[in-house]
Amino acid sequence: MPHDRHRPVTLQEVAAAVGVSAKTVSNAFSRPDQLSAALRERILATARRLGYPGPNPLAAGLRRGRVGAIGVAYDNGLSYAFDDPVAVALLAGVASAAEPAGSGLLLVPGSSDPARRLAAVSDAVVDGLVVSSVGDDDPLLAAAIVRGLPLVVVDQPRPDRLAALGAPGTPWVGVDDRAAAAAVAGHLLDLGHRRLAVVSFGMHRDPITPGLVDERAQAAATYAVTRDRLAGYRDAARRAGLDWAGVPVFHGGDSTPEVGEVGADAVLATDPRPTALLCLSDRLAEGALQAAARLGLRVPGDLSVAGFDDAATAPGLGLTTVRQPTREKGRAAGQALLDLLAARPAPAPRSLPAELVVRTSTGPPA
Amino acid sequence: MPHDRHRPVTLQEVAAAVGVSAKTVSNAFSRPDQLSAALRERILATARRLGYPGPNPLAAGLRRGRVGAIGVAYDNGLSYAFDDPVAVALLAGVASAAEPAGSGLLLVPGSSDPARRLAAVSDAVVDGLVVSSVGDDDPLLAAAIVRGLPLVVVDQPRPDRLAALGAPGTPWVGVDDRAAAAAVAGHLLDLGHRRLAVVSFGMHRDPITPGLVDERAQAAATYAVTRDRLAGYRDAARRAGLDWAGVPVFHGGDSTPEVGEVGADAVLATDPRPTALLCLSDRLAEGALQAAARLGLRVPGDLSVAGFDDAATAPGLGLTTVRQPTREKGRAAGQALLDLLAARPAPAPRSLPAELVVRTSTGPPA
DNA sequence: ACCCGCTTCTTCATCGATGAAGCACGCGAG
DNA sequence: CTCGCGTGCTTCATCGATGAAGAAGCGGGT
Repeated sequence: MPHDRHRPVTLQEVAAAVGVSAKTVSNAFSRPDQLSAALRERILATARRLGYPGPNPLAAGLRRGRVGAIGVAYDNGLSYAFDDPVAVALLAGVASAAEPAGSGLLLVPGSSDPARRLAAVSDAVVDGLVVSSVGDDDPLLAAAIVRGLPLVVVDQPRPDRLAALGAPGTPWVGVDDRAAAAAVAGHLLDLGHRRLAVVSFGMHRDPITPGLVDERAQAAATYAVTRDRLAGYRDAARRAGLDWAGVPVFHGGDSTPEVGEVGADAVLATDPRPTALLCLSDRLAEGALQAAARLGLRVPGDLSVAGFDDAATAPGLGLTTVRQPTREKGRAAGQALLDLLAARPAPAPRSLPAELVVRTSTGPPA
Repeated sequence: MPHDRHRPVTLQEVAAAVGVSAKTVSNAFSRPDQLSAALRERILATARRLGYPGPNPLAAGLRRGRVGAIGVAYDNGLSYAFDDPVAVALLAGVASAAEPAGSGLLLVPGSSDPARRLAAVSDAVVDGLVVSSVGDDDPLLAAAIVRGLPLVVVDQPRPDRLAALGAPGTPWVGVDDRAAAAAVAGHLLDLGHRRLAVVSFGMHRDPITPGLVDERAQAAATYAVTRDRLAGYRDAARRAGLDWAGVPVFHGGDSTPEVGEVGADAVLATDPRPTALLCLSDRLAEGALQAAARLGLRVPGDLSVAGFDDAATAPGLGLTTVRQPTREKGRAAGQALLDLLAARPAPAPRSLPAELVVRTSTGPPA
């Protein structure tokens, strides 16, 4: 009797050892009500003795068509996601929906190699997917759509774009970025600022050379979030009678303090110097505050700085910003996916409320 | 030709449509070098036309014996994990190892129902497991062990306990909690403190009534981390000639600021009032600082407070603490697991370095 | 003319379980 | 005595792919 040292014991082998059918062993583990308590005990004892690890979840999943996990794919991959508190909050929200349902959360790995990035989505062993914040033309989303699994999209692309991609009716959760952005910009304009500047994160997935971008480029952003926030700022500016073309808009790569600092430097070097900075995220704003400090500009005396998100760090920085219910967004997305999986009616795309939070980083211009 | 609206197209069907064998279609997707480019194109085109979602990763995983994901099971479940910055840092570390390897990260859901909590481990569709910080007798670990998958343990149980559980040689990553705890305590004693008190998180998985605990109870903790940190404090106290029995040790449930605040209140109510608080985590210390502020005690003038972990919040709080390389711990654990999966030599259990970080929350007693 | 080796595709068995349906038995009701 | 039904277990087919081994065609070396 050759003994493979490492091949795990199978259900069949337990069945043979006990002298019952495989199905009965299966039932002993998965449907205790289907056999007598005595036999079940005998089976479990034998299973223990043989070192049977329990029904292989992979095989069971194949047969059942369910694996008890939902996937989350994030534009920038895991390393970045864990560095950004807002991304973490979103994950926390999804988890808070998945956990009570007994569902695992599979974080889909990213990659700098486009093919591997897509393969990770194609190969994810999950019952459904949450795709968070990808560009309008990102093949990642296409890869998620072809899988034909229940799908929920967070933030971007927008519902109209999802329909165009052949996935109409896909549940979507986000906020009205344009209106929210207009609200912060309006706040600064109301304070009397007339020389605004913007520090933005990426407009496209592909790496770019950071720098100032004109209105045409702004409107061409494939990141709908970027596009809409910029549009919101512009709406407010126009409403206040400002010439948007005169507002310097810097755009860099990721949403990090480093990019924010570089961006602030860039726009503060324009003449006349802006009196207020609109940053597309709190992390960018954090960098902008550092730049201001380094340049010896007092905030808000010499320079007002506003962010976006209301990240956990914002209160500590005294940052004026827009609160998005990030965690709730994740929860809603996770719940929507679970609803789809349970064949419950899928919720319609919905924007969660965002609200202006005024703190100490903004004030009237000097 | 009946048309199941929702059953996905299978590889067999694509094969039939093209007029080739199933294996060839499989190769078209997974091993492009195994067939002519022309045929491959034809197959992919047909697949697209039929709406074939690509090889079912579940079925492929079953056949290959690999699913491309590693699992992480955490003592307290996901919701708690995402609330604790230290737990998030650990996850970030694991992710930073998994991602470059193209491996997904499955977060195993927790549950208040013990059976479901274990089932989540048994049913996790993964190639290997990281079990983080569970009690010495936690059946969760037993469930992980019986699965027979490559396994790595973080923090606790300790390697000797793992051997006793029938899993000797299991890679383990953690820090020398006892020595590290002795270092912080020694720091306070060196400053001249003679009236110490301790605020601890749980000693067992089961919920307890918070309160002061004696030395016997301390040594009986099934959380090795708790046990060893307390032992480390005691080592230092004894070395300084202090009677450990006279040191009030509060222990509550989770590692949260709320518990820390309650704990600080409790030990500060003892007479004579302690001049220094040793907290088993920075989150507990955060609560202790709040309690101190509420009681009108100046830190460190009236009360010194020390934490453990060096969480991201610690610098901002000016908290004296012990730095554990949490992220690196996660990375090492993830890497060890990937090594096991690749049949590379598994690293021996190792303690990563921890070091005392003195900030402004500690000073000489009044 | 023959053998070799490469490319390209096929055949066969198998990964490890579970749903659906079926059979045998015992028991209570009519 | 017989029918009906619930309990307890089995049989059969199937979930959707891939590894190993093999066969056909083809060009090149001798």
